[in-house]
Amino acid sequence: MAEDRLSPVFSALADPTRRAILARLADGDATVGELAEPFAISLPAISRHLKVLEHAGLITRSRSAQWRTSSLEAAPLAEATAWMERYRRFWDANLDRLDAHLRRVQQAARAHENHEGKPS
Amino acid sequence: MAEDRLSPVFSALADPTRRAILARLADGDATVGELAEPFAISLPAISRHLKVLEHAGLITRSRSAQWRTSSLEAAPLAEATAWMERYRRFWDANLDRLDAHLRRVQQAARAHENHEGKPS
DNA sequence: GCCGCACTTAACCAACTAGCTAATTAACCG
DNA sequence: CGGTTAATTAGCTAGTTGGTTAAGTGCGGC
Repeated sequence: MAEDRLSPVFSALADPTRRAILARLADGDATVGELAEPFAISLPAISRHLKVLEHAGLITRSRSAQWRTSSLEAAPLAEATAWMERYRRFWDANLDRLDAHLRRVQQAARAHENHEGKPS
Repeated sequence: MAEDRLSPVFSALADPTRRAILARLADGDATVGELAEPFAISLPAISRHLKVLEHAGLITRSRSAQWRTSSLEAAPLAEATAWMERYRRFWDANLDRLDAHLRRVQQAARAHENHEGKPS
């Protein structure tokens, strides 16, 4: 699982501070100081959150004089949603009954091919 | 951030084993043993992955005799995608130029209201 | 009633994470 | 050059994660 690009993305999104940073960057690029301002945590902490986001491919960074500006990079989010899309049918109300039906059929098929007395 | 329902979901999805378990459950309910079978890790390890998924609301569990069956629960995935949807415009090719334009405008506005010599 | 199966809990370990303060790098400004 | 500003790196701590093996629980079958 070394070439797994999805895990760092979900892992990055698991932190509320990092999600807030992404939300802020959706309004435009920002420096580390600007990004840190709304939070009650130290600058080094923000700096490392940014490193996590960069490693996940969710931001790119550039320097100009003594300022490092971060830019939102949404491509990994597209991959992440693509993965989740496979489950959309499980929460789409219109397909709920069809879905439940299909799952029951598939389970019956599995239970049939290896009938070991396992529960339905 | 105690009442944050999104973080446990993203955190659960950050592990490839857990994503594989969800993928398996999309084909129908399964017992712990069935879920463990494709992996080279111990049963207790699977058991704890399931606990993480359950805590995130991504599965529900029921017992029947000595078997515990897990069922996929996709509602939290709907919440997670809803959060990501806010960024769809950033990767949708058709909107890329409009988007870049809007961000530039917003940045210009910010730079104007507090002109401290910060970079564009 | 106790044997075995399916699974969980307990106890432990190594690696990682998120936070801190202090020190360092890098660039501009006077 | 020396000081200030912006940010990173270093070194620490505490808590979490993901794995292990060994022991415990709960149920059905002989």
